[in-house]
Amino acid sequence: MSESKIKNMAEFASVSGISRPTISKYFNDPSSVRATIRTRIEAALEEHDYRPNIYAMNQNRRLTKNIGIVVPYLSDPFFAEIARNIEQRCIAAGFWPTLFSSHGSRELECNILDSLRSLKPAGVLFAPLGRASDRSVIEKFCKDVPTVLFDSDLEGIGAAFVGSDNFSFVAQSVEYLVRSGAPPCFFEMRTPANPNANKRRKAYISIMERLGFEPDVIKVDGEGWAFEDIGYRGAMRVLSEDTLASDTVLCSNDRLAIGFLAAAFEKGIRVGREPDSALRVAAHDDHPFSRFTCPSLTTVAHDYEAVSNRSVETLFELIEGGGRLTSRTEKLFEARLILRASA
Amino acid sequence: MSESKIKNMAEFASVSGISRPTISKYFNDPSSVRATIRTRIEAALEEHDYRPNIYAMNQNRRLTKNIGIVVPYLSDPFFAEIARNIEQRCIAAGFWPTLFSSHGSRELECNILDSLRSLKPAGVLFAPLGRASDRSVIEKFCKDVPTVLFDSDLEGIGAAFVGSDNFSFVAQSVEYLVRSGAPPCFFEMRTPANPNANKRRKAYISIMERLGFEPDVIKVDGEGWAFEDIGYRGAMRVLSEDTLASDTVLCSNDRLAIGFLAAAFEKGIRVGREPDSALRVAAHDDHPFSRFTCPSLTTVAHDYEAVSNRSVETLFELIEGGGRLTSRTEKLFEARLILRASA
DNA sequence: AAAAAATTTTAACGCGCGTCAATATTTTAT
DNA sequence: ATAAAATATTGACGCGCGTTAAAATTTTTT
Repeated sequence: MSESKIKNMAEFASVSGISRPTISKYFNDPSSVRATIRTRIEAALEEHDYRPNIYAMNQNRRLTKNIGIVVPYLSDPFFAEIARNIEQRCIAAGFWPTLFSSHGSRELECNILDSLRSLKPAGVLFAPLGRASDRSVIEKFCKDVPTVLFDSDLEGIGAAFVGSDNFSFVAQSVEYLVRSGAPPCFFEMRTPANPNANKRRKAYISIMERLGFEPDVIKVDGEGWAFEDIGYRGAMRVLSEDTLASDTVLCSNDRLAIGFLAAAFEKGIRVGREPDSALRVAAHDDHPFSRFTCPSLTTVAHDYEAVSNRSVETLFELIEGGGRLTSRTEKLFEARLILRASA
Repeated sequence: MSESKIKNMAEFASVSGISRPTISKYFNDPSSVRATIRTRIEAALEEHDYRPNIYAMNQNRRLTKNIGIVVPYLSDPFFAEIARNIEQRCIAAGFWPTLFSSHGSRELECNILDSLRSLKPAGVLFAPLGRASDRSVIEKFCKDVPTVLFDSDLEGIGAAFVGSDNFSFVAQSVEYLVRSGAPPCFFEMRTPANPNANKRRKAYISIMERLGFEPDVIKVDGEGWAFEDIGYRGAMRVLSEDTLASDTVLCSNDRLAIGFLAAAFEKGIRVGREPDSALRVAAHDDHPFSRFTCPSLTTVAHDYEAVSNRSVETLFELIEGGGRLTSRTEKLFEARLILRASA
């Protein structure tokens, strides 16, 4: 590699013997120049280690190659995993993804959208906070920036939604619990942050009724995103007061169940599907840690791959369509039951 | 707010009645203009909703207001938490942080540094992969970009290092275990990804010797960042073969311990500090989930706050010092014993 | 081999803002 | 009130690249 540092495109054009507009064209889309030219450019690139100034590049372009990824809570490994997946697909497609976390805060979520605007992204993949989101701010944002919502839906907002079918989660868990033992009660937060929680509760009630059982929803107090702690405290209370009407507990999500299991353990209550167990516990999400709970958690898994894959594909279609799709689509993926030891 | 969209600084200057260079100065540092001017600008800003084009801003500036944050593995909530902390401090100081995760991959880590270069960041906060890192690439990067390493040190690289004192972790755990029961064996990965693991092993050995006990290091197989699984498998083997020489196990980190505890539970081995327990288990890091293991995990906590705080402060000093500090500093924070139920 | 089509080159402008020098104005000190 | 210091304005250039129109070249078709 040559030692002389090349400081701009004109200089690189002259050392490579190709005109600047063609070089510019190449960097926008390498396949848009003739093969012979392309190989010459790439040879020169090997030699001279030049890279365009991204700020100058993006200044005039109406649309950048940036993609914003926004998740509500990155300290939750579930979102970290899905973000990783999405990120890599974007990179593979030649985009420049940037990851943001709202950290559970409405204000931060708004700030992020604000920053995102200045980034002039080609598109945004956005998992909103849910109940805490500022609908009007997000609605406005989605009008200006091509946005695909994922994980949790805000009805009517964004060009498309991709997520998991909450009904399918609950159908599988409830049906399994019923046929392998007894109908479950449903353990959840009183005021869940996420709209999926509401859909799961409704699904629980309707499935129980369809099967001819009385739904039994247990709501525990707690705000924010410290779900394990909320589950733990709620379970400690319920288990201390011995108010559980059922020996089968279906938690709205795995993180609550992690707390629930910790409480049960502390109380010396055996959880599992063996005959000598006092309680069965199941949940939804297949959180990365739910393999390592004690006992390991029976749960229902998202199709991570499918959700992230489809989200990204939908965004790409949206981008290629100039920011518009014919109509707002909602794609829900089926969930998959994961049998482990807890139920 | 006025409806007319302002499209550049000149236009905003004219509607606000202030000259463009002064507006420019304001955006670079609001405190650099006179108070009267500042309030007039801010009033106009309320009215007209103008924001400078960040690409044009950064194009000519030698140094941007960007700060890169690089962590080795974002799906580990430990890093997610510390990243969140650092991120917010940077924002508070008027910088624009961007978060990257190497996802445990050497190649990705190199790519990130590459991307970071084009961002022309004012500084970078970098937690390297460790053993898997490409030292020469990182060394080169740190020569060009003001960088503070945190969490895991690469000796001699970067302007400074901020982390936790591994010796202090192990001193506290070993001394506690000894005085409350028996000297522990040390449970770790055979080829740990992270240099902290090596320091912890060495600390364990030296502390045990100082106390007059025979060190006993148990190395389990496994590569990568799936520590819980590695701990689980390793523990299953050790517990099945019944080769533990000690009834007290000190895991190198909490994530291994999470796997270890899952294995012990599955084996029906009681863990805890009660007399009827067969095993005591402790570890290091105070991982966000270690409160919810069964039993809850006795561990030694990082001073999160101090580490992230000092990392950021050091980077700011570095930036203000024009990218150079008088000498490479290494700051290690003491750890804090957290007594829970497992030991 | 000539004509038609596709691509590249040349030349030049614009983008939005940083920055600078000279000048004008405001603030602070005397 | 006046002088000195600090700050703002005017006017202008440059940054690196996107983009365009017209001319030149290469490739493909016939």
